[in-house]
Amino acid sequence: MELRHLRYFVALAEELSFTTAAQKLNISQPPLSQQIRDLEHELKTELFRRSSRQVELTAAGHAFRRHALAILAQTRQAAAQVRAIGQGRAGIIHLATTNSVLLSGLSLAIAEFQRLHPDVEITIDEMPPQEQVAALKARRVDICFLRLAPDDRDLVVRRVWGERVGLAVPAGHKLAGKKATTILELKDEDFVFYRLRDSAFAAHLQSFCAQLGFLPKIVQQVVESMSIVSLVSAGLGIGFVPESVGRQGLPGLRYLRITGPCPVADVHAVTQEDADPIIDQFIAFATQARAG
Amino acid sequence: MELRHLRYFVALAEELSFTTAAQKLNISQPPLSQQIRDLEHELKTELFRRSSRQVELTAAGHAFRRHALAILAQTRQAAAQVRAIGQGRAGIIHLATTNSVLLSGLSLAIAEFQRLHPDVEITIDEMPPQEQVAALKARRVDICFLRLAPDDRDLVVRRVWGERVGLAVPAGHKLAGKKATTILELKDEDFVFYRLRDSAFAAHLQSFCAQLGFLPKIVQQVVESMSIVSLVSAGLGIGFVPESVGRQGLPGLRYLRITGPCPVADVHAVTQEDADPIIDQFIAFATQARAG
DNA sequence: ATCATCTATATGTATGGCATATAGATGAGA
DNA sequence: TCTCATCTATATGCCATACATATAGATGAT
Repeated sequence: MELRHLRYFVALAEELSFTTAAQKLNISQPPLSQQIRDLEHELKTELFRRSSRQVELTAAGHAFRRHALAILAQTRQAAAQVRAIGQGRAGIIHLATTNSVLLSGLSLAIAEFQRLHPDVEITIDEMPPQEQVAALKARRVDICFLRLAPDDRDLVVRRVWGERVGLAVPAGHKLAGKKATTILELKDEDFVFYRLRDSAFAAHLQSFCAQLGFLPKIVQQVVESMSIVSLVSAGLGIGFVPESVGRQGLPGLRYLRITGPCPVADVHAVTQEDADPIIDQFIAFATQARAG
Repeated sequence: MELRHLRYFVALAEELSFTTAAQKLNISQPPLSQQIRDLEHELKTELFRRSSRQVELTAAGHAFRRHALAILAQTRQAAAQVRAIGQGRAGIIHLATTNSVLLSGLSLAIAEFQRLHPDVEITIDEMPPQEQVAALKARRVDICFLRLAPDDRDLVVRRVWGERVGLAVPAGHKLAGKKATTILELKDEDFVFYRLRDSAFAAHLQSFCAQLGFLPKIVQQVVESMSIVSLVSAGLGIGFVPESVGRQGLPGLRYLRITGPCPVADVHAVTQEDADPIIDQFIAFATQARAG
């Protein structure tokens, strides 16, 4: 049995005439008779009572009609859904990211995307950058959003948006009154830092300072950006943070721009090479959403 | 798209290998690749990620797999149900009959048949014989069970079982003490009769008496057998009834067999010529159920 | 580096679905 | 009642396409 048989059967069941049903199907009448005969033969059951004057469904035909309609409807639905997924209009996105990237605009992009594409489900897993890459390679997630991208030939890295790095200082700090500062002014400060063991971004910040001639004095290492601002506001030291994080405005916290040489905190999307269309769709959207 | 594509797709989705899936499908590998390619082309969507080492489902593929399995399952189910209907193992029987035929064994046959064929639904419409035939011709019912069959070339009449006619008399009647009587002894009695206007059976009884040389004196005409026994037990007269009805044993009622010439009350099943298999199935069952 | 193994492509073949032509059946109308 | 119109079934030939065979290309294993 093939879907052709069902299509022909349904047409005939609607028209109750081989001639007109065949016309509707854009075939001639004999092959329609043939196919219906084959179908009945396979089912070992008459589906139509026919004379040269009248065609009508048997009881078995009535039952089969219901099934056939359901099957054809489901095939249409299946095709539509698959096409939607193929075009990135539907699907599931498992994304992994960090708190700080969410804060710096990803949350907004996700919300906007879901409003435009209600058939797309998005799950968010917050996890440290290294775990993100591991989860990506194990295909537990589809996209990572990272500050600094891993160097892996199997993965595709796309810069999604750029962001300046600024400085978080406690309210009582000597720099607290200023609007901006330079990196070199900070060479004797105590720093709350991203944990060097986990974070490529931390290493990036450190090496940036090193290129300018000093090694920041790190008094505390944490994982999350919010932990940095929390500790800074408590007075433990100062900290590099992405602009969007520093602007959050916790009580007891001041944010300073950095003038002159300044590390960047670009956000990158990382995916497998063979990502589904919906994934690329989302990345493209996130990129332009923040730009616009 | 054809069911072939779905079958091939499902096999490949299970095996995740073109080679082994093709073996399972009893085709060679190239046509499998071809058909999958065609399917993907029609859906405008990749369903599998493939290398020469690895085949895996895409997100769209996963979605399509669920649909494909459902569609194929429903196809099997549709075929099974239609075959069941075709073989008379399932379906709906709308039957029309009279109270007296139900009493004379049809109820038992129906109950037994439904126990053997739980997938068969049976509806019973009690109505006068003439209406039965009209309903049958209008296809509102599938079978009529009648005492005396209509003479209609378009209808199929089958004798289902035979039954003697006996005599119902009131308890106080002069015949009440006897076990049996002959027709000719009744020529001066008052009769409660089936309504001649409706009932071919009534006409049959009347003409039977006429052949023996008398016309029964009819004091009352009713439609239902139970009405006859009710009126007889009330003392209005005596009445011809099928044996199964007379044997019911109402208070104030006696049943007498008729010796010598005796009208018969055969029960016939009447159907359209093109009745569904389940109908013939049921008639055959009813015939032999009462015989055995 | 070679081989084994898997999928993709190329090409020929044959099954079967389709069209054309026609027979057979049946109801309508003269 | 006969003829005609109309519908389905059958017969026959053609062609599309699903399949097999052969082979190329790719990739991981030894």
